[in-house]
Amino acid sequence: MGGIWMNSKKVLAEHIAFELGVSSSEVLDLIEVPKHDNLGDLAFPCFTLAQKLKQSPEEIAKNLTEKVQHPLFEKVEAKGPFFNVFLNKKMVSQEVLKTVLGEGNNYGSSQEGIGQNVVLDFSSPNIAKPFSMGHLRSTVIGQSLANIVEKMGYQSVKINYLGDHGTQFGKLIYAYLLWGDEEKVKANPIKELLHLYVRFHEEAEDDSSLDDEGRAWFKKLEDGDSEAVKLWKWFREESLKEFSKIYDLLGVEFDSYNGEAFYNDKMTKAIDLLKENGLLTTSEGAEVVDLSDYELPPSLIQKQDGATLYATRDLTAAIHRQEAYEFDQAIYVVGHEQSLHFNQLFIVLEKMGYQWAKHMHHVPFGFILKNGKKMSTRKGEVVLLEVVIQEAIELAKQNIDEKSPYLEDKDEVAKMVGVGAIIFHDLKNERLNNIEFSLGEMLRFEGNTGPYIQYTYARACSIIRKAERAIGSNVAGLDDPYSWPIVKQLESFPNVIYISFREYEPSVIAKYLIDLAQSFNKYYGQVKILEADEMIDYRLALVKAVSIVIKEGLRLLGIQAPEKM
RNA sequence: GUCCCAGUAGCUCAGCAGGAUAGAGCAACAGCCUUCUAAGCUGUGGGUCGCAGGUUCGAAUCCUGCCUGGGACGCCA
Repeated sequence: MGGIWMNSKKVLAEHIAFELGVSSSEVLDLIEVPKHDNLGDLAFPCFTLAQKLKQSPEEIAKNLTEKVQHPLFEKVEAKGPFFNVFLNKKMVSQEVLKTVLGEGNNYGSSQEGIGQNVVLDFSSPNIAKPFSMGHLRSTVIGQSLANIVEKMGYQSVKINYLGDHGTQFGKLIYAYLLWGDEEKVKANPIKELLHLYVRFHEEAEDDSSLDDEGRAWFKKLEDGDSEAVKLWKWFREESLKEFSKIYDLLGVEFDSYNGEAFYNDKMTKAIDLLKENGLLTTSEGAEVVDLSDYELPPSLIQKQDGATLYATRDLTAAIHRQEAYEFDQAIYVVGHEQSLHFNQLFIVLEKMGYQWAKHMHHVPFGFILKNGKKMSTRKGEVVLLEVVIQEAIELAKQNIDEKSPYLEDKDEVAKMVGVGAIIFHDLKNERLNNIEFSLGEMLRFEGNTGPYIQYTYARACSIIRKAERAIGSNVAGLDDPYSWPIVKQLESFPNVIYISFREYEPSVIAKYLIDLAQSFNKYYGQVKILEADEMIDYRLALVKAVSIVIKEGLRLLGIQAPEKM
């Protein structure tokens, strides 16, 4: 990672090191960014070297101000024990703006992952159930991580590991046979199937024979009973149709829809491998992999009755994916309640001798709560995502009608803004935080929201349109106090992307965009950008650079940026 | 009982491989649209950073204990 900033840091470190007679790498590690803008751009705290040099930190800082000089440094000053440096705004901003405008959309891209594959397992809704808010989280986080990973040069493989297998399908099939109506299901598949599912659980509370029948139908399904399979296929197909509506709205596409059922006939191979490695032991009638040497509970592979479990399935899937994609990294975007499961899974794979298991990561996220508690599908306490999205789009439309009645493509823009609000709301906070479900919060368009960022972008685009001149051919530096924070933020974009990649944390980018938009809106409010003076080209270069970075940042989050709104 | 995660402004959250005056947004109040999109900007009020110890020149940030909330802990996924 180069850039003028790093360069300035190095120059500063070398100067300080020379004056103090210590190594420059030692100094470089200590240089930091001051907490407040009025304290400068780079700071060197003198505490640590005080003992070594037998001088007080204050003295060291003061001495440095007399000695350190360089064209890159506009001003240096001692503030107590800190040696603070103000960078040459013109030089730095010119360099940064040239870089951003020169690289365009590629600004912040990296070659780090070139030639390597990353498999991302995300979204993974359950067939015949509504697309829940929890699945929304997995979907938008996964999609964003895929974008980020690609920005880092990797090839992404997006897998939707559909929940299309399990006892619940036996129950659902039986419920359908008892009370189902083909026409109703065709007209409104998810809603109707959920209705059957909820009814089944209600009635099963009084009549336990229903559970037995459900299990029996699941067994039939596994054994390939034609009626069971036919119904299962139908449910799956109708569900996928419904899901694809949501994926279209969110702009998400997958490379594979291989769900749990896909691995049904592949599990014996995995079990045989476990046996060959001598990893399976019998415990209370079940086959398990003992993990006590890792201080973890055993991983259950086969039930007493010989049936397989999700660990078996995930194991099989991991091996299959490694064979199919030869991934260099695998990411599972799954709720944090499954942390133990993934810990176990990765360790079992390692015990099987797979070195690649070290490059598998569970990326957990918090719940979406209702009244402080997890929402339950069984009780029918679901908020339908599609309804929420439609509502957001509708609200965006109202805003447009009110604020820009002459806008072309109103519906298209309303969609971008409504969907943007929903996605941004989900991505702006740390993944692991639980979120209390609040429609009001999701539909907010002011303050720290997606539409606020989009609005900032639209403002920038509007200025660029009105300028009616080529931008980028004439770029010198800016040195006013309002553009400076923007320049510094633009400079940090590549590093922000890198951190979000390292932490698998899209919120890092979301927060960055809020900060950038805030600085830009302050600038916009204070500086007349289109004033026809000798600096206009430089200001326009700044506006253009901001628009490039906001658009690209939003793209990494999976959000579109309208040029007018 | 064991393990994991969280506790910062009235609310939602930043800040946490230690650093200088703990920051945004929402809500409240007061301003700013004959000039680049007011989905914006400016200002005011609002804090024992869960509690108690410890490490350090320095702790919201690291360590220990406790309290509170959430989650996981073998035949669900």
